[in-house]
Amino acid sequence: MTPRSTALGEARDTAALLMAVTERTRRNFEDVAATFDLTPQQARALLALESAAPMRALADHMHCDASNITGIADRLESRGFVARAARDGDRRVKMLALTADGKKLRSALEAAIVDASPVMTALDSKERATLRALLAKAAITEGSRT
Amino acid sequence: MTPRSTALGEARDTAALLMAVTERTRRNFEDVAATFDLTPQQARALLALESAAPMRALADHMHCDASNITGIADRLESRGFVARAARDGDRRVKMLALTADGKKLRSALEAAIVDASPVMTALDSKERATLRALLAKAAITEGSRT
DNA sequence: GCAGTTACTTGAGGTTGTCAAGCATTGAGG
DNA sequence: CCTCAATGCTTGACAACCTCAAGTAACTGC
Repeated sequence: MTPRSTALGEARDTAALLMAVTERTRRNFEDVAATFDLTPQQARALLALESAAPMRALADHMHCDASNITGIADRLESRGFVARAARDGDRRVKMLALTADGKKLRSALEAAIVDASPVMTALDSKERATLRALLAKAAITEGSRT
Repeated sequence: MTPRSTALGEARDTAALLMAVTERTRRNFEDVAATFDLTPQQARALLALESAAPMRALADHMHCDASNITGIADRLESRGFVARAARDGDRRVKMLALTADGKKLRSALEAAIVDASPVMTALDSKERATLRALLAKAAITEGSRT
């Protein structure tokens, strides 16, 4: 709203814009998740479970305490989207895997998110390519484990 | 991780990348907020209060129920960062305004967020200008009130 | 002045987040 | 083999947020 010509203002404006788009993307995600009667975290978990994974891995991926995953898995399991299974060789580990219903839900969710993304609706193919290059550069830096 | 050459894959990859950067920005925000002993929502509220505003306006800005703001304001007020004040002409309205401490905190918070932003650290000035143009285009579309 | 709306608060109920403690299992060393 | 530390998951306590419904006070329109 108040762009400046100084270098400091430039940096601030870019950051503000990124925050705005981030907010929008986040809200878009929440809205789509709500459409499927999912909380954001439940949706995140579903998306992460494209292939089965130990609960520990999911906790790492979501950057939260393992005890948190117990509850999220409980709620998804009670609705039949996810199942706990043992893993051969280590009886401590519980693998989380999508059920048939869970897989269907996950695909629909993923598609809906892509469709509703502001970037998809506002930018053309060439612009997206440019954006992709910049985002990749910003995304790679340091924080890319998993 | 698995870029494709199809148009559909292209769209999906771009959306995934945007989600990744969004995640990163969000995490960055949470981490910085935690540095100041603030929850993400408390930090958001502080940033929104650059100038005093009625609680209702804050609720609209944060897209949440008004009752939610009561609690957030309570916690910020109990720590001396915010104060409730009456507004002339309408005794229903409570204006939220930053205290001196709150203003100091807000500036420090804002600066820290900009500094730590992945976009600031990974992209140079020219790249940021390109990014800004693309983000602006994505941000403007339809959802720009407030 | 009366009815309806608006601003804020309060309380109930659910999800998420942390931390500390507990249980079972695994793995490494003596 | 046995002990002991580390690991994976669960549970319980507690705080923050979130929504909805209900309540109070104050404004607005008629």
